Amino acid sequence: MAYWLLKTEPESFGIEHLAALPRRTASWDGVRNYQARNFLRDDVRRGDLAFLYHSSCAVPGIAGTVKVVRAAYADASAFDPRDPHHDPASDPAAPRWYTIDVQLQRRLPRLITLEELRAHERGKLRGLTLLQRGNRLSVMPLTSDHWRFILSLA
DNA sequence: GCCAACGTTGGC
DNA sequence: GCCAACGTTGGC
Repeated sequence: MAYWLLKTEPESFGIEHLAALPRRTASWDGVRNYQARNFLRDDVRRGDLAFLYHSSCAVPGIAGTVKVVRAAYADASAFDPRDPHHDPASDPAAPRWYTIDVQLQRRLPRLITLEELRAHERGKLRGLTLLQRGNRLSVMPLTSDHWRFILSLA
């Protein structure tokens, strides 16, 4: 099993939104970055676990964990001209973008803030992609050691 | 294939 | 709102 971190902006779609959905499950669509797409399409497996990270907000941090309940399939939002993530270059016969389904597994008892993660940047969380300079990836892998350590902070 | 210009991300 | 960092685009 692999571990991931998924970024989302809580003002548009955060853990509260996910928790309110039927079966607490959502399609993780709208990813429009090739490196993130490659992770989704090629490496994320059903059964993998991921942190749900809140970005672009007052206090960025990890809010909970989700389980991958469906592996990659074509991201239909790219085909919809009215969708903000519409991409006319994505052909339904050869989709450019992919999505996965995730189910909320656990809301952490408190937000593990970016500031707190940074406190371990040179220690237990050395090498964590999220903390690397200029990192903008919205889907990134993390090691099982990092996964367990971050959970131990909660 | 180079690289300047531009758009986006995301912490602060 | 600012701005550093990064990815993408497109002229050449």
